[in-house]
Amino acid sequence: MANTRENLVHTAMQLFAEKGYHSTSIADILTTAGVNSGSLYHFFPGKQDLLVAVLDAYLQGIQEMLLKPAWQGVKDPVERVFSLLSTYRELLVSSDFFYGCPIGNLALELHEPDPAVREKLEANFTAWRDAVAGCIREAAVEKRVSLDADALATMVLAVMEGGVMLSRTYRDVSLHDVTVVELRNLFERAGLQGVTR
Amino acid sequence: MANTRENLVHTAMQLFAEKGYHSTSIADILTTAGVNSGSLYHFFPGKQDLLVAVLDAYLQGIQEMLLKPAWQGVKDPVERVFSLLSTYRELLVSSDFFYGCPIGNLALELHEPDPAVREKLEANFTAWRDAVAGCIREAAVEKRVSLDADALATMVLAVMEGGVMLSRTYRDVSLHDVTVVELRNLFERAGLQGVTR
DNA sequence: GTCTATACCCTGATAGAC
DNA sequence: GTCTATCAGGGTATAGAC
Repeated sequence: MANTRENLVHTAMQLFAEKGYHSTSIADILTTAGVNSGSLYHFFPGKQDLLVAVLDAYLQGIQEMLLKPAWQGVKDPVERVFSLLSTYRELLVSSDFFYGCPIGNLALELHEPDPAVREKLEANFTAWRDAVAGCIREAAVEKRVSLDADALATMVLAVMEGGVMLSRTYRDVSLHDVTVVELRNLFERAGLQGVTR
Repeated sequence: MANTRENLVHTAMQLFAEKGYHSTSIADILTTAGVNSGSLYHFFPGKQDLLVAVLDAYLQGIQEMLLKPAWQGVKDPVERVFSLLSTYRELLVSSDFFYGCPIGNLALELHEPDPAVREKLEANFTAWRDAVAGCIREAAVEKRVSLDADALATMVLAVMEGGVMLSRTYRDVSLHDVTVVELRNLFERAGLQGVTR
């Protein structure tokens, strides 16, 4: 592997998403990445520092890894929001409810995260909310309505996280779908989409 | 302690809520409960069976431990829903964002729960949704509106879980509050409460 | 049902040659 | 930067007397 550090971060990102932070051992990461213990501890003081690097990779990659694919071919700002939600739906279904939101998983697994970790979790949520708020603001201008875009974007994230949690637990995508329908109702009430949609 | 089994379940309930499942060791539980290893393994084959018993205790106690206190002195069915949400708000604030929803925490910490565990998580969510759906149905009759009470109750749970996740991560109750305001908007749109509230 | 002692494994992390 | 070997501690679970 050309870049050992990137290899470790990428491998840990995958394993943390699959099994969670505590259930992923250093040995797991080392064997999966094909890297030796000494190399990992050359780059990272400890496991938690690797976690911070993983959360930073999510943050740096939100545009290319998440938003760009989700918004491919979608121009309407409101539909971009719902296209983002569809990405999580697709992830749930195609993985047979194995994958959910990796950030949300970590946010609830780590009950008292170190400040560095908590700040990276927060930064990821903020980047997501800001992206959605941007869509909402754009739509509000188009539709000539006045609203609190940040508040609605926070609601979108909360609904996504809650809906994914429920669908994963029930192993049934309909719970996610129900929350999206209710969210559409909320967008309609805000004047962001037509009643006939 | 009169009842060792109950003592263990109660202690584990507390510790799982505080630290999560993986971060709570058997030794933690034993010393906190003041019980010896042999006693625990007399009642439970292993740690996971204790978890199932904990989830069952939540399920059995939802009326007395959660709903009854939350609905104390609240008659209006719509306000009962929001009073339930206030309970979680109070928990967040009074614990300085240490406690959230114990069921939601476990649902996301355990990525591939054993069927017995997953079913108990699901049962807890279902009991919660059913309680809220009951309120919504009652309100719908009063207000003479037609709606899908189960769908709206699912939305309420998703919003609560997502809102609690965000407020805990940001250590800021305003994110939870924002989602509750948006939920009120949704209830208003459904004809369940007046526009002036 | 409860007690003590302990087996046995896996954990994160380190040492030091290369 | 990478390698092998290994440590010290904590993890779940068990054994067997009482």
